[in-house]
Amino acid sequence: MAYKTKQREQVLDIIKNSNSKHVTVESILNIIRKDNIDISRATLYRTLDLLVNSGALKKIIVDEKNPPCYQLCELEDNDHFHLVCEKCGKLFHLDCEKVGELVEHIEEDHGFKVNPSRVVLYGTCDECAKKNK
Amino acid sequence: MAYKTKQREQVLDIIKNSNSKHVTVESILNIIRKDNIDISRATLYRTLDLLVNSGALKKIIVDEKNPPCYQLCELEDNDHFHLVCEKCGKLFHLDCEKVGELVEHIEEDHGFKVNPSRVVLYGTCDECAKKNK
DNA sequence: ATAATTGCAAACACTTTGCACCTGT
DNA sequence: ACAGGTGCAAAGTGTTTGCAATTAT
Repeated sequence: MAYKTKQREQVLDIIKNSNSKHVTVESILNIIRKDNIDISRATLYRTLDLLVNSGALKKIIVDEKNPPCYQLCELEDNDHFHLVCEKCGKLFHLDCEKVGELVEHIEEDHGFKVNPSRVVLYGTCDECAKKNK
Repeated sequence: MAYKTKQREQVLDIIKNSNSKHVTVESILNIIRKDNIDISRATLYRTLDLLVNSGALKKIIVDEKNPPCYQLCELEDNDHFHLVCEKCGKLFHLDCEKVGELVEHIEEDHGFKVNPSRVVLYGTCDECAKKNK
């Protein structure tokens, strides 16, 4: 039901080839224009949504003044959350059985089915915490 | 240099008297209209900025689809977290000690200090889950 | 054949701003 | 008197949407 299109492949390629932590809609559009790729703004937005919902991409909301960034997450087991450092922007994987337990608990006792692949916990990583004192 | 005005007092009052966890620009405007208070949208935005910058208020960015919530800083209500339904976009709040436990565990055992006010768990709410089958 | 995807431009939601008028000090 | 605040309507920003044309299956 989901077709494989030139545009979708190219968007993923662009993100994969960018080693920046701050891939934004604008930065992708810049590459699109520079390389004469044929993808409209609307398609880009739609594709990013798709990738985020499929768990291939993480949408990182830095703060509401700055547009969101997108980061690749190699898709794998679903039972892990991501951590993003608010200071340095780095993305970490949290492999922890407690995540699964919490997800289960919330589903059973609070009637809400958490989708771990979309969850991003923001905070401060070790390194940045050390730096700042 | 900052004048004390009727409008600023009233905005603070409204927020103080609201026991909701999700005070938003819209919810404040509703009260303003209901009580026939004389504050314009522009002033409300300006006042909220002021209160946030002065440290009286905390702006909570749940996600970019939902407008931000405002919380009095003195309340220190760090013990509730947010759930956002991916289907309907609705925002729920979750009072659950297990989330706090996870946050603590992540700090102690994974060396990452989660910012509790930014914990947002995405998934599917009860209502949407029922609808889709 | 037909279901999904695309580009375009228009619509959107939320927020900010310029300016003339008003208010607090 | 004058720095600061207000309301209005207009502009801004980033994103979404309706629709006819196009493309993947």
